[in-house]
Amino acid sequence: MHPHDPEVTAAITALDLFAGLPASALDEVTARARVRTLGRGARMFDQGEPVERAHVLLSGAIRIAQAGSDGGQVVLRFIGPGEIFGSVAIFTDHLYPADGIAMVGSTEASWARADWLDLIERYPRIALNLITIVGRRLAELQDRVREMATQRAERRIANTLLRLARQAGRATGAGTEIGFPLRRKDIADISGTTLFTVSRTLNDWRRQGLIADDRRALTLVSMAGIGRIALG
Amino acid sequence: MHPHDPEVTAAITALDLFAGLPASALDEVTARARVRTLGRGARMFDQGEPVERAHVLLSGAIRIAQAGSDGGQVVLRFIGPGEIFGSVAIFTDHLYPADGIAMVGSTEASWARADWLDLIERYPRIALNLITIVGRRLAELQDRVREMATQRAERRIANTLLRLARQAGRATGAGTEIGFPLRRKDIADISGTTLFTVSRTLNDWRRQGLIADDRRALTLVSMAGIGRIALG
DNA sequence: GCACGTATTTGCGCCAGCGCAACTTCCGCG
DNA sequence: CGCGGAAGTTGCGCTGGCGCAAATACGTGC
Repeated sequence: MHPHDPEVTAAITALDLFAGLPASALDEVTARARVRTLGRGARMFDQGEPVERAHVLLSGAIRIAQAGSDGGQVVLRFIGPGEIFGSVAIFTDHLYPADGIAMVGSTEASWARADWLDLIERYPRIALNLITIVGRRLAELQDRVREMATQRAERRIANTLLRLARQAGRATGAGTEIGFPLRRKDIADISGTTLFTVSRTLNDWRRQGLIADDRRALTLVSMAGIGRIALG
Repeated sequence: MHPHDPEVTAAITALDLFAGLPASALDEVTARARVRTLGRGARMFDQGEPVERAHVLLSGAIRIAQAGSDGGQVVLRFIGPGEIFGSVAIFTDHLYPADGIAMVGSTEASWARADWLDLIERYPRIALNLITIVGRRLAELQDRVREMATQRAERRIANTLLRLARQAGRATGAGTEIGFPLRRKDIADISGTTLFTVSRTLNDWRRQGLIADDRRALTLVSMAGIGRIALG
């Protein structure tokens, strides 16, 4: 893919990040983008590496996972199409705070740091959009911190699924399908529990008909039912 | 206190948020600020209330605490002098995500939403500073999420104290004193454990000479010792 | 179609740390 | 200086869910 493909141009133009920009600015943004496609399992960037580019996902899915100096690792977020990722550290300590790994074949657009700062300076609207996006993620993380401090594993898993459905849900005949290729381990790492507990919990829910799980996609059959568990 | 007090002007001028602004802009910022002082226990704002102003703390200490629809509550952050608070939601859902409560007598400056947006538009540097500040808090929350998912209570408490020391530490003869009037419950609510566990843990550490605790302030006698616990 | 590696399921044992209650200490206030 | 209420301490019992291991199911590449 190339920045000037009409598909790519359309995708970049539609991003929340560039909402409210004039067409001329969008042209410029598109012209400076680098577009590349990576296969399943490829690393977009590694934790600790200097941040040289700002990234946006055009298609596919990325797992953002942070490892501690001890072994422990957490999934901070899954990134779906249209979302920005690995770009905030440009303004702080200039190091990626986590690994970014393609969960399926994925296409990203990215901008070199200098281009990025230059674009923001000339179109401050981008900065405001960025504050909005980062502010939402901050609020989401605050919710997660509260959940992890006060709720039992089952409720955290329910809240996680609801969040994922909101972020990347697609309505199908059977219910709301989550558009990420999730393993039990992924769900555990983002809900702050173990894959064993996730496995047991999800099996219970499948038996109760709350979810369907054909191993290539997870479908929330009854959002209301899951929501009831999330509330206690 | 009044916006035009030289003390207040100096405090506002020194804020990270307004770093890099020309003197004329700082004058304008100061002129539009509202300054007020609240007593211990007073509420700066309540969770769920619409956000009408952007806030900065000039002196004192604020506890930012979020309550879930169930009973559970967490302290999201303590705010010290010079820090911005309760201002990000202006860009997202316009509702305070948490309560802001004065832990001691405190003075804040604030700006009406319209003034605030107008200032940012005319001085985009403020937006960049804000992204930096919010980005740092995002990284800090990510660390907390990882800790809560992977570490035992003792290590989380150690990490919490180190974070507080970094944020509001003051070197004294006896070590690093944390500049917040912390109760056991506060430490528990921010480390995601109970006040009982905090009490036991802190007593152990006091016996080992790692901390000193005269009930009006907590002093880390040996940051290195606490750091060793934080690392496992 | 087969074989191997990866993901998932399920059983069992165990303990960190939470919940609660009773008691003590301390601080602020009059 | 004394009183009342808030904060802190400590003991005890209990359990959610983590750790590990073994068996099984899946799916991917050859």
